[in-house]
Amino acid sequence: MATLKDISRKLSISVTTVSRALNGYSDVNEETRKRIHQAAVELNYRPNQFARKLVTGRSGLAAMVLPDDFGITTREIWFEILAGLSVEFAKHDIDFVLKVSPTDQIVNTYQRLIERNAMDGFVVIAALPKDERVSLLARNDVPLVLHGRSEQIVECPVFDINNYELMLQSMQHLLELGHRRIAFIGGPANHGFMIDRTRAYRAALASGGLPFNPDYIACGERMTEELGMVNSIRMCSSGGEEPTAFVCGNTMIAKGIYSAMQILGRNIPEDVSVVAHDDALPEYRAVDFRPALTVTRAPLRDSSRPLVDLLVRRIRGEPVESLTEIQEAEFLVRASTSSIESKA
Amino acid sequence: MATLKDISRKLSISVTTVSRALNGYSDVNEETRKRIHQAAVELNYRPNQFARKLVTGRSGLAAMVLPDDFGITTREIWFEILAGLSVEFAKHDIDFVLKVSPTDQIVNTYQRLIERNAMDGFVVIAALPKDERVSLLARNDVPLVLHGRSEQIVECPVFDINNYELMLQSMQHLLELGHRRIAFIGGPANHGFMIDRTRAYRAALASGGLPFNPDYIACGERMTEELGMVNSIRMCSSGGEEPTAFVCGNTMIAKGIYSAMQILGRNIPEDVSVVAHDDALPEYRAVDFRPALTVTRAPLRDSSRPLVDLLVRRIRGEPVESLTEIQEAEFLVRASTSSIESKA
DNA sequence: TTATTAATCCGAAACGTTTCGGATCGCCGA
DNA sequence: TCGGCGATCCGAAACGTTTCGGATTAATAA
Repeated sequence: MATLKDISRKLSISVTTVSRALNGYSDVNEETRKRIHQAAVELNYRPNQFARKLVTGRSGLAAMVLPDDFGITTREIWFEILAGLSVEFAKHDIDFVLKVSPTDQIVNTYQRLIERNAMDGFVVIAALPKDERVSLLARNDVPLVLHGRSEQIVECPVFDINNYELMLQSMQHLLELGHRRIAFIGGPANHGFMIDRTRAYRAALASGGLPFNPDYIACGERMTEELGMVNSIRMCSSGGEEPTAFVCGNTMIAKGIYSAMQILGRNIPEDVSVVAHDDALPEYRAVDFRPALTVTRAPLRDSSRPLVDLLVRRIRGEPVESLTEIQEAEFLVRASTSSIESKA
Repeated sequence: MATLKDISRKLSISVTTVSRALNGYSDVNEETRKRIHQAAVELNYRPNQFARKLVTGRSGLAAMVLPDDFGITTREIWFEILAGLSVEFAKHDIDFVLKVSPTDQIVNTYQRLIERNAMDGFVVIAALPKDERVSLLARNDVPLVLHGRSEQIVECPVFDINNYELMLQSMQHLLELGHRRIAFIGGPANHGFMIDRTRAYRAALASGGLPFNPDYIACGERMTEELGMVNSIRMCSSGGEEPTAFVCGNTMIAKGIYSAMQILGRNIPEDVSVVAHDDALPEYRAVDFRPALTVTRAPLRDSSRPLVDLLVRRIRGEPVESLTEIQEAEFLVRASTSSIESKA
């Protein structure tokens, strides 16, 4: 592997000048710059990243650690996130390293990575209220960006969608349509986004003068079709007061509800209205639902850019206070919701 | 960040000895080693990877570049591969970096990565007969491991499953059961594994004294349920001689055929037999098919270890000739295949 | 007593960059 | 003639390790 010194020797020019020529400094003659470039090509010169990193300080590496059982979500979704991050990091000349770890070893994995001290920063997805990963990184003063707000008082950049607001929107929509028995089928109860959505759900009920009925809310570790199917069937066959509308944590849950309603012989939206939050995965396109699904929409892909930007700015040393970004969801009314009157 | 020099100063011990103590060399007194370790802890010392890498040469980084449209396969499968690789590389203390690139920019992305010279090696999946990525890497003398044999005469380690043999097994099984009109619904025609399987398909037909009927073979860029469904329906409603058995490139295709047969009112295995190759993705478990699916089986997860091992050995400088590994598939007869007699 | 050896330790070079602080030289205006 | 300036170039230090080739000391063997 050719080095600066090789070029320097070959041309009888100092290493300094070679370096400066190759890095485009202005204090080198155009003629010599040409010769240097030519020699660089001839010798197949490639700068040694590590020598460079040694003097400039940063590694140009950022990482994400994820559980080998996929945690709260599916392979597709993880892949969507990974792909987005990789692309965005590349724009900043940062290599994105992926660590997959047994779920019960996650914290150890972080620990080792921190010790090895080779990453400029981390992105942490799906914050828990008290997140051990976050406190570990923060304690060691390693830059991280958090997807999802955490209750911890921790100094780190945060990106999130406005979970409270989007739930409020869905609820207000349903309330305005006259629904009074609205169920919520969400995700894992301990996660930040579920806490926010549940708060908004209850606040909306209260503002509509409606009681909170614990039978109308369902949580589950995995936000899958099955979750939607099982719980909506349960709620609709309890014999008592059945919900006239469902709010779903994502479109897969909604898909499960669609299947359930078909089995039960209920029509959407005549008998039940369905609203969901839409992460905009190509596999579950809300517009392709029959009837097309009313959603709050915040594409997962759109979160990569802000996440990476925030982390990069943190790494560059910007004050953390300025590094919070909350994205609003779109609200798209389609055919899966209708006025309660149409039922009467 | 504390350095060796800091510890050295604090203890009035040379940098050399500090380094050797921390790295477990035997020529340092137990007592001083203790003091050094203690000081290291107190100062929160972490070795600088880049300084280390600078002198030892290698980066401890390996990469994979994949197309943002997922190429021949799905998000789940890519994730499965990624996760496996990440875990296996970690065992060798190598960080796995993921690059996602627009499909038409793949070669450029490789080019840039090679120039940057920061990766110890690459893993290249789904080899084409003439693969530009492979020749580019090989030309630049960058270690790579190939998944799937390539027709190129290129000096690089290769891991593959024995595609020829597994197709032969499926075919022999069907021939022994008396099938004479056997269709093959596979994947992208230009890929190495399809070429091998097609060769075996034709060889098996020939050995059974059967003609090759081009109507009985279907290729497709994406090996999805849809591919299986569309093609099996087409083949079974051409009016002429319908196939009595299908060999599928993977279990998703088989799933599509199952649906198609249901639609057409055909029974498996009474009317048609189905065999597939099974990559053993948790989402499409062949044992859960009704009837359970007869397969050749070679779990995708099992390919990570050999791939990584081969690459690591290549990086270490082992001669390439010794670095080829061909894995045989299991053959599991289940309920989706039966003798042609039972039909008569 | 002297040579040998084992146990410890260390100086200095090397890895390949970047960068600070000049040095050199020709030319121009005064 | 001279100070100054712009255009070019360069020496040397620094980044934080690892490692080669000894040096020192005390104990042991001859």
